[in-house]
Amino acid sequence: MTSPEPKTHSEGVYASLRAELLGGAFLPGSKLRLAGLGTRYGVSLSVVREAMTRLAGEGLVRALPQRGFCVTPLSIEDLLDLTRARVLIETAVLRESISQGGLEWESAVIAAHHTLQGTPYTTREGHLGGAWSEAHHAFHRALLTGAKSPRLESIATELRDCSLLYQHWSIEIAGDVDRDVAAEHRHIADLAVARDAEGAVQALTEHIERTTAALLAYAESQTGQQRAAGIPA
Amino acid sequence: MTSPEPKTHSEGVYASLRAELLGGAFLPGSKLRLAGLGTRYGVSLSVVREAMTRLAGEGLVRALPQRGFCVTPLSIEDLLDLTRARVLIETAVLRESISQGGLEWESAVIAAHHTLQGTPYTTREGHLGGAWSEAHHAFHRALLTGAKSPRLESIATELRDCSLLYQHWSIEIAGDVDRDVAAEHRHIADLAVARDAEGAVQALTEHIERTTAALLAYAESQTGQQRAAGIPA
DNA sequence: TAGCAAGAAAATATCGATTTTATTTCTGTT
DNA sequence: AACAGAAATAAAATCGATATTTTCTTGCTA
Repeated sequence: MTSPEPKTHSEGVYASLRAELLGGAFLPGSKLRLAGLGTRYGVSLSVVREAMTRLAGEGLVRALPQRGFCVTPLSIEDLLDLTRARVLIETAVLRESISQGGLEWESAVIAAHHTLQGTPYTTREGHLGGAWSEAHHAFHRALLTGAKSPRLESIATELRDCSLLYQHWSIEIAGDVDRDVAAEHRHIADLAVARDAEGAVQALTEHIERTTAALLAYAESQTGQQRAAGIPA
Repeated sequence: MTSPEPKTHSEGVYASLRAELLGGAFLPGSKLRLAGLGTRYGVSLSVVREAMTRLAGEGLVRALPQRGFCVTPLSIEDLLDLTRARVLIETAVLRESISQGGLEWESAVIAAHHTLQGTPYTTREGHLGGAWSEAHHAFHRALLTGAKSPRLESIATELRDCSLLYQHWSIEIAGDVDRDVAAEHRHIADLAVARDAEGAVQALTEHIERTTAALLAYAESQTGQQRAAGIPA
């Protein structure tokens, strides 16, 4: 369900690029050539440039003065910082949600969880399904809507999107297998709806940190084989 | 102390526009004409447009598809949300800072506070001094550096910058007078360095909320006279 | 062969102009 | 006089081209 027709060309290219980035279509750290993307989307450089500038503001790409743009490079240091920020902020907002969310919030959480539960985790090829990704995103977002704070929600969402850059490679590459992710989600949803703030926060924290741990384990095992595009030291 | 010479034209215009916005040079909600700014800075539209796009990402201006950009309009609703987000995040980061900051952090806080203390609050005309503004910013930033988290710091800073849009009008117009702001800062600094997390968080919370309260009181007194441009008369 | 320098090629940043969209002004009608 | 619609104006979005800067290539020197 994409927006019907983006008012402006720039908006469309921005949305497409964003989806590609979050879908892991580009290697982290790789250079994004404006001219190439321009012809690819059938638009002028200005349009691509504007989209890039927006993406840079969100931290999904990086602007290198006089040298264009590249996909935000991954690093263990940043992964740890990002995880820490996410845990701090998402748990704080979840607490707010649990204490201030009403019946509509409970319903939204249960609905989002049900949708997530019914969406296949991976496609037959073992790749991350786009539908699941969307449902996952919606579930985590629903958890935070009880706080009724647009600012906090969007900050949390932005951080989550950044970590999606990592998670994609984690799941595709590290094969983060021995986890029952569905159970984790159910646990979080149950505790949240039951208004068990401490329990829910604990569960969410573990949920977030588990993915980080899996990726770290993978990075550890790869020491020495790192390339510029990947998990550089 | 501005950066010597921005590599790119865009960077320079961005920085200038940003400073003007935070200095309250434009009325909130007012339209920003690209052509006008272009000739004003002696650059092409593309350059202004890129700067605007960046500022929109930070929330200082708003992009209206097919209608250009305007200074982010002020609203009581958003002020309350912003304040809430700031309190939640800044206090959480301050806690981290206090628990993890080392001696360098303590020193930085003390130094920043000393600088702030020695900088005049307002100019002779009663306007907010640019130097004080800078020192104030540096002080609050120093408080958070102990957490050693670039992401959290930049999120907190971004939120503070947004609220600067409000604070400017609060101080200039509402004449937020019967406060001993210097004492508030000293109190926060003392408690932070003394590692009294709860006390420091409490003091910081009151510090943030006091400005909001002053602006709200002003807005209240103006009920009925608000126009589309925002709170200011 | 390694290192460096000059030139060639490619890519970016910026510009000026065109196209498209929004806004205002002007008309004719009720 | 108030309103709806149409032309005129103004503004934004996009384009294609130019000027700079970076990057790559090549050839020379030690």
